[in-house]
Amino acid sequence: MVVTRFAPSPTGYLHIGGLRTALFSYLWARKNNGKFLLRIEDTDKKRNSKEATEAILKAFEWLGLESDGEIVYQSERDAIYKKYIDQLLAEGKAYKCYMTKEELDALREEQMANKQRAKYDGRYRDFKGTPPEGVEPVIRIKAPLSGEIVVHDGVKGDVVFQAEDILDDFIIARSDGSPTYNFVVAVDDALMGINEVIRGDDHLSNTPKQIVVYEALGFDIPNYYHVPMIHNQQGKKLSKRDGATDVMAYKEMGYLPEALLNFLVRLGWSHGDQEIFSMEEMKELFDPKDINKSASIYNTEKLDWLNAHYIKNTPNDKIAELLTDFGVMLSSHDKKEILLDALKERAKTLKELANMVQEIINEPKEYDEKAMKKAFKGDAVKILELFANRLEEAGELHLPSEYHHVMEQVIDELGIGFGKIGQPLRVALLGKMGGPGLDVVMAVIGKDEVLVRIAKALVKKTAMDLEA
RNA sequence: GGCCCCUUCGUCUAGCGGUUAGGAUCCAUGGUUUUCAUCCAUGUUACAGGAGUUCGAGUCUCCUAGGGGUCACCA
Repeated sequence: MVVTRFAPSPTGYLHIGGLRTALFSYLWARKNNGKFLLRIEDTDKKRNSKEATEAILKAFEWLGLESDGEIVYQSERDAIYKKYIDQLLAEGKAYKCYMTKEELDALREEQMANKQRAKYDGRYRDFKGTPPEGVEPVIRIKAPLSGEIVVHDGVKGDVVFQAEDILDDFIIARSDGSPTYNFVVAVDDALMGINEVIRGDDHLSNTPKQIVVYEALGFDIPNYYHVPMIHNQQGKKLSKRDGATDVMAYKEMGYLPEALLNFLVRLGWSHGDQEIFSMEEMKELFDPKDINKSASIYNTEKLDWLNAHYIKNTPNDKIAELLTDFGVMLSSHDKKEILLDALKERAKTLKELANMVQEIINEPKEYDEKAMKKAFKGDAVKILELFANRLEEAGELHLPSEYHHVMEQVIDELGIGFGKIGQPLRVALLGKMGGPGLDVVMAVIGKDEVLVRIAKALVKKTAMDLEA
């Protein structure tokens, strides 16, 4: 069975890069009817917070990424780590090192001065004497100091490291007894049964260390897939300072989960020329062998396009429900269907859509001057007055087609083109040029409101003429 | 600096030795529309450079350049 995981450290919100690796891991588990586990790496008490953990969980919930089984918290697993550290100590695969931090720093400085690689010198590796007084030791693992370590990576291929270049007896437990990252990751992944590790390629150079731990403990090494970074516009690793990397910020900006997920799945992964993927398709088609090797630059142009696509294809009831987050209450509006059918084709985000709804439902706060001047040339006033009359005579009107009919009536009567009535009417109703079909607008706001808005616009027109 | 990874249109990418180097987005133009948007059509733009291997190289090898990542008692 395929078991994958996402293992964030809760130092802040869930960001785009983390979400993408989480998505990849999730999809791969689902495709194989496996498990997708969540582990919170909260061993650094100074930097972690409960709020951050909750923020990550909330983002997962918004996006519909469900993890399997209990969430594992590293902070609750000290006893487990201690057991394995003691085991390594007992087997002579790890040892206590009494070098102080100061001594270590001094060694490092000396090595740097000699242009050597900073590397622990192994002075306590085979230490048999009496340990110095008053020094709490760290625990170091005996790492191979020569030979090759090969990471078999499903994305990058076999990556060969020379032990002497990159390894030393690295610390697996600090002087206060707490275990370090590369140790706990390996232990937890092994104990949780994770056999497919999909993570950012910034971890590629940690992998040999984790393999050392696996081997010391006799665990099976998982398959690795190191996915390339997402870069910012400057070409550097995307970080929290880059802005708009908080996943939940996309919810507030009016993006749909489907769009964000579709956008992210295509960043660094592809399936031929296909651009649109439903969640079902992603689960069916995702395969880490199709992950590309090179980093991609974060650019949301395509996200807008995808979001517009998904808005168009979301049922109106659902859209109406989502719009409540943006201050628009449409659920009981009797012309909801007509309005949303017309508007959802034109919005890139729910936020934009909400604004468009407001601009129709509420009468214009102001009239665009240029539009007024342009639209009210010639006989516009007379045309509008006639239209208002015909509208009043028309009796009950409901459908856009019925309003359209009245407009046609006026056109025929006066022998004019559609534009002659359309332009001034548009400005009268909406205060500007642009926007959805006027028949739709009128059907949504109703006849009385149409007449009110025409009257107001005519007053405004008169006022403008007086000023001029 | 050591080690590791990467390099196809501005951006996301297809390509897996033989293609007029494809798609998407963006941008531009045209059509549709009373307007704007949608939609449709058309167009501009790419194999980092250099050597090899081969009848033939974006695809394989090497070198160079550029970019990135990583080197903690952080994760």
